[in-house]
Amino acid sequence: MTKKNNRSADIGVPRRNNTQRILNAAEKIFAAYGLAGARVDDIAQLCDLPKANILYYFGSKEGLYRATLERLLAVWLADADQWIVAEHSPRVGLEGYIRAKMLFSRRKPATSRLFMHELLAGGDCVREFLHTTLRDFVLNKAKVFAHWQEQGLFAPIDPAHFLFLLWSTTQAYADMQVQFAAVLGRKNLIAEDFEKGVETLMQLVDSVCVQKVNAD
Amino acid sequence: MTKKNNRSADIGVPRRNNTQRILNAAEKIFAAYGLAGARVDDIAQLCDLPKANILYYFGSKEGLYRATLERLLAVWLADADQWIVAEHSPRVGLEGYIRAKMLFSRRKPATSRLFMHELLAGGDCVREFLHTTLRDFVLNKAKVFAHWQEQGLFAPIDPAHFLFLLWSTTQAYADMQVQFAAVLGRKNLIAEDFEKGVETLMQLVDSVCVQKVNAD
DNA sequence: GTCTATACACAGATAGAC
DNA sequence: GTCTATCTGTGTATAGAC
Repeated sequence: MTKKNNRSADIGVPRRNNTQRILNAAEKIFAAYGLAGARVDDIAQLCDLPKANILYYFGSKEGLYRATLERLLAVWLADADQWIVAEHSPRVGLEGYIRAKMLFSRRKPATSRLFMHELLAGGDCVREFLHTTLRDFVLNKAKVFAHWQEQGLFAPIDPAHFLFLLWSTTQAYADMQVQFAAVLGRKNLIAEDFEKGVETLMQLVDSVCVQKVNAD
Repeated sequence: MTKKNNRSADIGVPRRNNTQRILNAAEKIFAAYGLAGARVDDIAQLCDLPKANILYYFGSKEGLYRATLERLLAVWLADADQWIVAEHSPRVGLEGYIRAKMLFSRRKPATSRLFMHELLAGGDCVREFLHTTLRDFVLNKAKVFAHWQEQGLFAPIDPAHFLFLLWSTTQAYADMQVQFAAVLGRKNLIAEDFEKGVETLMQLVDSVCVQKVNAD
C-alpha cells in the first residue's frame, strides 16, 4: 500500500537493507551453531523476517552460509594488512596489529566464531581462501619480518608459527570468551580484560623486538 | 548364545567395550559439528553399531553429548596439573606444560575441538566446571607464579591472561589445524610443525623466565 | 541385551495468494 | 517483491521381535 510514490531514495533500499539484516542475524546464529546446527527459523526470528523471505534472497541455507563467509573473508583481509609493514618498527607494527585484532574480537566476536566453526567442520568452504590468499599473506609478512631482521630490529623467529600465535591468542578472546570470563568471575569480558590481554601478549612479543641501543 | 559360561573376565565387557567405541565416535562427530549439528546416524556409522543401540546406552543424543563432555573434562584435569608447580623452575615447568598441551592437540585433536564447540555454543553444559574447577585451577597456578616471582625466577605478568595465552596457542594447533596446515602448504600438520610451534612459543615464554645469573 | 521397523516431529524448501 | 500455507525429506526416539 505505501509502496508506490515514495521518495526515490527508497528504491532498492529495502532489499539491501533486509540483506544486511539477514546477514547479521545469520552470522550470529551460524557463529553459535555452525552450518549443520543452525536453523533458518532461528535466523528468521532474530532478524524478524519471514523464513521464506530469507530463502528467497539467498536460495538455500547453504547459500546464506556461504554469503556470510564471503563477507567475513572480505573483512578479514581489509583489517589485516596495514600494520605489519616494513615502514613500521616491529614494536609499533605488532602492537598495532595485535590491538586491531583484539578490537575485532571485542566488537565482532560472532565473525571470529563463525570462522572457527568453519575450520572445525573441515574448512571446505574456505579451503581456496586458505591455500591462496591467506598463504600469500603469510609469505608476504614473512618478508617484512626478514627485512626487520636484516635491520637488526627483530629476533630470528619462525614467521608462520609466530603469526599462528598472534591469531590464536587474539581470536581466543572471541572464541573462548565464555571460558575466559568464567575464570575471571564475570559473565562477559569487559574492556579492561581485552586491554590486559593486549598488554600480556605485548609483554612477550616485546622480547623478540630488539631494542636498538648502540649498534656499531 | 555365546553369552553364558564364558570366562568370567568377559562379564560386562561387551558393554564397556561398546560404550568406549561409541564415545570415541561421538567425540569425533560432535567435535566436527557440535551438539546441534551432529547426527546420531553418523555416529552409529562411524562406530559400526546400530543407532538404536547407542540411544539405548545413553538415552538420548544430548545424553551421549554430555557423556563425551564429562570424559573430556576428566582428561583435561588429569593432564594439566603436574608441571606448573613450585618444585619446578619456570623454564622446566612451563616447557613441560606446553609440550603436554601440544602433544594433546596432536594426539587428541577431536577432544580439543569438542570443547571449543561447546564454548562457541555458549558453554551451558560446562558452565559449572568453568566457574568452579577451572577457576580454582587458575587461582592455584597464580600462587605458583607468585612463588616464582618471590624467588626472582619469574617476571611480573598477569597469571590468568598468561594462562589464556598458553591455552589458546596450544589448542589452536588442534582447532585451527586446517588453517595452519593450509598456510604451510600441507593437508595435515606433521610432527615437526608441532615441534616448531613449541619452540616458537617457548622463545617468547623464555623472556618471562628470569635467568638467575648473579643475584646479590 | 540387541537390533529392525516405525512413529512422530521438525526443518528446509516451494507453491501460490496478495 | 513479499509472505502464508503446505509439501517432503530427514532425524530422534521408541515399540516390539528376537
